[in-house]
Amino acid sequence: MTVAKTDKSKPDAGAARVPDPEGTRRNILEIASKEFALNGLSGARIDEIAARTRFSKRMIYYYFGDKEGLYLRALEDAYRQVREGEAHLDIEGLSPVAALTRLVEFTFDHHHRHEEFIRMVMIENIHHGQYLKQSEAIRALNVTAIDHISRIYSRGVEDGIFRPGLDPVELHWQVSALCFFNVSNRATFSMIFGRDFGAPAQLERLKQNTVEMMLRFVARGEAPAE
Amino acid sequence: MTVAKTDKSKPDAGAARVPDPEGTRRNILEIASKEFALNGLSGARIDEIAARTRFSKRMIYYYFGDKEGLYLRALEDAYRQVREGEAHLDIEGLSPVAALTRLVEFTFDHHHRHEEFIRMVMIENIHHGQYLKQSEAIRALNVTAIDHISRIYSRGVEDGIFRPGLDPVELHWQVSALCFFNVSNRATFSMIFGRDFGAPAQLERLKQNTVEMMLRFVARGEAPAE
DNA sequence: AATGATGTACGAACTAGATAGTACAGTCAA
DNA sequence: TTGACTGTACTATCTAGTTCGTACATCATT
Repeated sequence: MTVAKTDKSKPDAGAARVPDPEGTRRNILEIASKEFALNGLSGARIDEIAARTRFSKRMIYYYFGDKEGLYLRALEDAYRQVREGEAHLDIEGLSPVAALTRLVEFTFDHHHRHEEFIRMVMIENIHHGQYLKQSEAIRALNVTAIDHISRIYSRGVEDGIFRPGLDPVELHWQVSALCFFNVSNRATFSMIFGRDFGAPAQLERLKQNTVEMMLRFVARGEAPAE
Repeated sequence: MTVAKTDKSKPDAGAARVPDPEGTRRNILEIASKEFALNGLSGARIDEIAARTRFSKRMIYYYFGDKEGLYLRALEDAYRQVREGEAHLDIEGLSPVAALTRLVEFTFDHHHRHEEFIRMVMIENIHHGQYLKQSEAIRALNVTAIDHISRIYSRGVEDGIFRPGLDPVELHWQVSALCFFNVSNRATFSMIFGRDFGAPAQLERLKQNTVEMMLRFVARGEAPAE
């Protein structure tokens, strides 16, 4: 009694006649990414993903092998998208302080705009990074991630404005922590403190705090002591 | 034909004869907490939990209703344990700087020691905090979480050592972010940068960085500008 | 003390439905 | 005709939750 079937006498409302493997893959991957980001690896349902695509479940297995293969591709895609976005950051010609400020603000906003990516990373960490470990592609993508902050910091030290002896990877770690947490733990944090940490004014404060934390951390001079 | 019955002539290898509801609950909850922390809500298997307890699956449903009920209790238990641990922090009599230092170091170590808790919070955030929302118990537990940092900061401002105008909840947010991220994202971060962020020496550096970030952030004076 | 009734604590086996994955029969362009 | 691509209709298995039942303690009644 299959009522709502796609009518095969028609060319399926448009361009289904021309084989378009790449488009098929992309469509599946897009839907799958949302499902995985929302429900996790074990929580996502292949049938649900298939239902939301323009294709049948069969296609998922044809192109991605199995559920874990699909997840891995979704994870890779998330990293790739975000890393590509980061390429648009332009800090050449800025002073070290201005550059670091822009880098932190950008990272904060970028993470905020890419909640799906944050959730994928959370999920992957729940799995102890076991899928990331399989992905040569992701590691290759990320080696350049600290280039920006590394260069900014070096220039700041040369200019005598930043203190020497700090580790760019650790600086990146700190920026990441503050920007990531803002998205990843907003739900529980907001509930516990009865305050919406996603409100624009609050976000702006958190962002400025983050900038200031980093600027103060790299600044010359000693931390306060007794 | 029930072969493997508990032999009623013997006291079942110990103390199974005395009914012990509280012990049963505790045993189930302990195992369940580990399973949920390891695999998430949808990833955890009731059968697996049951197999690891000294009891049958029937008991889980007898005491906890359903899978979500069990998860909720595990979540509450995680928060309770961690909050109880925090009560042991003694900072009375210390100067604001020393007190803040100790608070941050303690928080860093405490999070590090309670990975299971961190994972439960990650998982709960994946679920948008929808179970935490149901738990009056957890919210009641957490209202006192910022008392320490709030008092330290006030004293520091009074002493003229910390700058005024900061929000204790935001300070707590920053400490949490840095300490939480260290545990939650260690897997992916370590892989991407090919460096073990769980190594003792590295942890020590991250901890000192975190202390220094907080001390510099609350210190008097301006952040560096152009 | 013996008997029976009741409630708590627990287990074995089962069920209904969900879910990942597949067999097979195509379609369509070159 | 070939081979890449796609849909339909499955299946095997897994999984949350249930049914039915037992063992034992307590308490009231005789």
